[in-house]
Amino acid sequence: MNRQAPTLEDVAREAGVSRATVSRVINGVRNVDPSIQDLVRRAIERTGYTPNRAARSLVTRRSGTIALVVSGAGDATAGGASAQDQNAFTARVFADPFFGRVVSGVIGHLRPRRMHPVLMFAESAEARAEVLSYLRQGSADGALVVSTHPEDPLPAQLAAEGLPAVLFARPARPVALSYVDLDHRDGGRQAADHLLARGCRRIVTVAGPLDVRASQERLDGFRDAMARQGRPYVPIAEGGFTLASGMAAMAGLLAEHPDLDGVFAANDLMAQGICQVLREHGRRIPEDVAVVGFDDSTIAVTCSPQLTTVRQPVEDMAAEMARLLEEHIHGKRDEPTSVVFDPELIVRDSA
Amino acid sequence: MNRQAPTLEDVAREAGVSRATVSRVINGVRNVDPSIQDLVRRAIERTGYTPNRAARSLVTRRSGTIALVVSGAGDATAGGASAQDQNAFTARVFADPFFGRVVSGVIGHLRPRRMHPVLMFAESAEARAEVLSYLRQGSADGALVVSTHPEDPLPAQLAAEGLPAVLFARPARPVALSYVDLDHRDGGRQAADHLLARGCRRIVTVAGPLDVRASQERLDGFRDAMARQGRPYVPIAEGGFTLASGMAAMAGLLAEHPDLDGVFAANDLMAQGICQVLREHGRRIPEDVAVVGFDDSTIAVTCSPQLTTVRQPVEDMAAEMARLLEEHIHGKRDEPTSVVFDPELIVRDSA
DNA sequence: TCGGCTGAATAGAGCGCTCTCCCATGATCG
DNA sequence: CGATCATGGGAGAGCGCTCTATTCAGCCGA
Repeated sequence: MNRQAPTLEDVAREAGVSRATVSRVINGVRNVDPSIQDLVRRAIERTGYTPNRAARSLVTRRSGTIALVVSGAGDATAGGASAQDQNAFTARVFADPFFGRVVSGVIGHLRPRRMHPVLMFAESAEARAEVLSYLRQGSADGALVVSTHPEDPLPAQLAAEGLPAVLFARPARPVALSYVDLDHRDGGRQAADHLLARGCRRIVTVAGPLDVRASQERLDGFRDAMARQGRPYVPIAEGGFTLASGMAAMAGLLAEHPDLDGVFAANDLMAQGICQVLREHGRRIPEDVAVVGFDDSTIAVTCSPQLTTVRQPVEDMAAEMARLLEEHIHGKRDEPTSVVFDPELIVRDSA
Repeated sequence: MNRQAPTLEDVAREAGVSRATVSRVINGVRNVDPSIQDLVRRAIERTGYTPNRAARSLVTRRSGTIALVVSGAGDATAGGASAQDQNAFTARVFADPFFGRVVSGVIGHLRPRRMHPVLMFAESAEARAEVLSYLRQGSADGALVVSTHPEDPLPAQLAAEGLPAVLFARPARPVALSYVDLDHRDGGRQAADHLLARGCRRIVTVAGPLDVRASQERLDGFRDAMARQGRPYVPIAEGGFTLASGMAAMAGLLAEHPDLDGVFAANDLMAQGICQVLREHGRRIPEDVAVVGFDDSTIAVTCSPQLTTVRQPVEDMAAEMARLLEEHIHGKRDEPTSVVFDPELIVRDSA
């Protein structure tokens, strides 16, 4: 921006009308004579005018920006997060295709509205304070929060300050914020039913971190369904939703139960690791061992064999988050609400 | 924000000083009597004041936001990008750990400066126009651009409008913008030297898309080094930087050259695919075949065996981009410049 | 013919900040 | 001891926009 950018005033002068009229044409409010509209539009064209967002925000009290926050539970300790902590956190977040799908869904909803997401990582107390301050300043109109830890204090802080926010997944302890979620129990059930229907008899499961509610519910749903079909006991290993943890868990299960013929993994990333370990041990998939994943992330199809998995419609869920947030921001919705999506079993090659 | 947020005026009244003085304390400009500083700070505390970003931007002409743009070459055709296109593009971007590292490096630099990145995908002409308009509006002070395609018109458009921007990697055709890059040729050279020093004699390479300059240069450097050591001919297969393309390329090479004993892959993702294929064909790594990757992304260590790879210091490069952009924005630097980083061979288990 | 009405355009008051002047005070020095 | 000067604080003019209140035509009916 070398030369001064043209302002409303400039356009008004060029068109021979008042500032207010130009503003009305731009925002399409009230009646403006069509011939004058044309005049104004041509003047805008000629001057190359673009409205100044800051000036507009100042009066409308709306920024057209929302914060997309990935938060952890991070140190209450002072001293600030090191760059390494931040790098590690970021790497972990991006390692799972899940986050990319969230971004995609959010952008899909925001884009037609010409809104944009600001990416924020809130892995430390300091970073969390920055998120809060950012919203208070009015730099963003609200927050979409993906918590990676049940003890994450951010949701409660947002609620306490009355800042518009929507969560991905029901928080561990009740908070007066809207959220979208998945019926994880039903997903677990579907996985169990599929493995049993396939004829698997010695089924094991690699669960997610059990302090994460979603993991626990996937497991509960899975076990309930198994029990209902007369299989009260299922060997279980706890993983950390990472590839490496999936491999380790599988190696352990395989050592104790060499005759297993079916595995339910709490996410696709672990399922991928599981497949690798199984193959290293000479098991064919799905002939010797059937594997069902969870998420239907991109790796489900890039993985070999392609994963049979319980689909979590993350993009749709993320878009719904954005939609709810918009309602809260515009005051169309006061009370927190929740939207729960249904999982769907996608049958491919691994089971 | 139920109740009206307190303004500078409120704080000033509370502290019994003028608005200007409060502003001075907050921004730390000029000398303010320490006792008055204290007075003001306490008043800020009491009122819970947070400066309004829009109002500040309006006068400083700075938003404290920068656009982090991932752009493609996308359709010049009208009709708008479909949600599916956007989803696919986003998925592709997130599939490679590379992008996460860029984000991490950028945030690492911005965070201490209390600046924040707005994530934008510019995969279509329409989306590109939105990026331009966003910058013109002053919603962001500048752009960090990661182009995924040599024909991407965005850099030239940014340069033409005089909008501050810094690119990741030298653009295919000259553009008056600063960029950071890697000495890809030297990276290729290091890979060749390492494989030869290991004693490999039948070496092949899986290159990246050859219309991408970085791929071409990695390949050139690799071939030059091989030639210099008396090996003018190296079988080559072209991949697309994806896991699947790496697997396909390797399968092809293996069919034609079953006795190969060394592979240089143009990135780690393909190297991972290559390792999978090699193992499926009963080759031990590194005993039978040595594999060298490129990037040193997170998969280099999560992969099994851990990858020997040419490290590209993406986080540092991204931070440098942010630094350069800052200089351009603050007018500390007028002429475009370039910063080229040196790759480094990281020896692990695969070669 | 004229008051009352309606629809279209304008005037101008802010939104909450920053920053340039300007002034008061007290220290400094010839 | 009065002129000079640094020092710290205040007044107030905008930044570019939106939006309310207002004016001004033009038209209708009585």
